[in-house]
Amino acid sequence: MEPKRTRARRKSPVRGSAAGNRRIAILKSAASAFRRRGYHGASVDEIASALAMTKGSLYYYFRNKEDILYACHEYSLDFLLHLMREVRDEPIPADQKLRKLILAFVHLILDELQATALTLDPEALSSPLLEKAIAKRDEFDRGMRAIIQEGMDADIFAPGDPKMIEFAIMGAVNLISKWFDPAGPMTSQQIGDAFANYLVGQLAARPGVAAAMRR
Amino acid sequence: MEPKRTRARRKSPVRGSAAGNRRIAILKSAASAFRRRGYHGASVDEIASALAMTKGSLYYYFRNKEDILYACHEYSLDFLLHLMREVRDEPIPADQKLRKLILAFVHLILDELQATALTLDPEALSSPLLEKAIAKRDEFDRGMRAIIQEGMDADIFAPGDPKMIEFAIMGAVNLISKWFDPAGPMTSQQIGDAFANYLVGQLAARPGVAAAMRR
DNA sequence: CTACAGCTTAAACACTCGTTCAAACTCGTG
DNA sequence: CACGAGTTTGAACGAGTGTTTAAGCTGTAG
Repeated sequence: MEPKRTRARRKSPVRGSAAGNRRIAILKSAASAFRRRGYHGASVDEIASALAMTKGSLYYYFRNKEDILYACHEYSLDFLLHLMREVRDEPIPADQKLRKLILAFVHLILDELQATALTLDPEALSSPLLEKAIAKRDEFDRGMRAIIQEGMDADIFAPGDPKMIEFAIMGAVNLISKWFDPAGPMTSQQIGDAFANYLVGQLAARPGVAAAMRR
Repeated sequence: MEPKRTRARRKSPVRGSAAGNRRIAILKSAASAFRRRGYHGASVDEIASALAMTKGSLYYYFRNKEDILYACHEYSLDFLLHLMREVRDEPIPADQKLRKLILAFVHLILDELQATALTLDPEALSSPLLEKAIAKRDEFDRGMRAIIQEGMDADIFAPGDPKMIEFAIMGAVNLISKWFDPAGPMTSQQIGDAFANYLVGQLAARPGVAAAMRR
C-alpha cells in the first residue's frame, strides 16, 4: 500500500518558464520582506499577500520558509560567484577587478534580489543548508581577498590586511539595502559609482598610480 | 478606589547601582541575542536564561521586549552622541576626528554593548520609540557628514559625496559585529586600527598631503 | 464534453513566545 | 524575631504563525 512516495517527491516546478518566474517572484517578495523585517519578523503570509496569493500556495513551490531563505542566498551567491570566476582571471589591473565586483554587487542588491549574504540572517538556516551557503560565501571572500592581495603585490594598493579591508568593503555594500530608498534622489548606478570610487579608488594611495586617471 | 496608579507607575529601578547593573546586564545579554538571532528571532526566555533568570523577571526591569530593544539603541546612541559632541569642536584636523570616532565606534560594538544603530533591527521599534531612535541617529549622521565635509573643504580629503562616504563607513563598521569572533586572532584594538586606517587614511588621496605621515 | 495535471485555496492543527499575576522569597532594618 | 520593600518565580493565557491537507479551480489535450 501507499505507492512508494512518488519517487522524487515532485520535482520543483521549474519546467515552463512561467513556473520559474513564479518562483523568482516569490524570492523577490521574500527577500524584500526579510530585508525589512528580518527572517523571523517576516511572516509567510506577508510574503504571499504581496503577490496576491495565499500562504498555502507557497508550499507548492518551496518546502518551507527556511527553503525560501536559502533560495534567496543561493540566488545572489551564485550570481556573485559566477561573476567572480569571470573577473578573477581577466587581464586587467586589480583595482579595475575590484571596481567591477563592487558595481555588480550594488546592482544585485538594489535592482535584482534585494538580498545579500550577510544582511539576510543566514544564521537562521540550519545545518545542511547553512554549510552550503557559508561555503559559497567563503569562496567569494577568498576571491575578493586574492584580488586585494594582488593589488598590494603590484603596488597599486597601499599595504594593509586584505581580510580587514574585504570585511570593510562587504560591510559597506551589504548595508546599502538598509537605507536605500528607491524614491530617493540617487540611482543605483550613482550609488555604485560613489561606493566604488571611495572603496577602491582611494585604496590606491601610492603616489602617481592609477587613482588619477579615473573617469 | 484604586490608589491613583502609584503616581509614576514605579520608576525604573536605577536607584542603587546594583539595580542599574542588573539593567545593564540584561541589555548586554539582549544585545548579544539580538545580534545573533535578530530581534524577532531572539526569545525573551533566551535573554533571561543567559543570566540565570526566568523571563518573568525581565518584566520587573522593562515594560516589554520592545522596551529592551529601545534601551539598547539608546545606550549606544547616547554613547556615540556624547563622543560626537566632544570631538566635533576639538581643534584637530578632520581626519583625526574621523579616526577617533571610528575607533570609539568599533570599541563600542566589540567591547561594550554589542549593539549598533543599524544592525539591531531598529525597524522593530514602533512609532514613539522609533522616532526617538531615528532622531538620535540622524544627529550622529549629520555630525559625521559635517566632519567629512570639513575635511574636503580643508583639502585633506579628496572630493566626493559626504553622504555616500558616511553610509559606507557606517555600514563597514556596523557589520563588524556579524563576523567578529572574540576567540579569533585579532583584538578589538587591532580591528579598530585596521578599519580606521583603511576608511579614513585612504580618504586623503590628494598628492602630498596628510596620507603620508600617518603612524 | 471529459479527464486530468497543474495550481490555488480555506480551514484546521500544533506550537512557540510575549505578557500577566498572585504568591513566594530575600534580606536589611527596627 | 517580625516586618516589608524589593525582587524573583512558575504557571497560565492568548495571540500569532509555520505547516498540512483535502477539496476546488482552471485550462488544455484527447
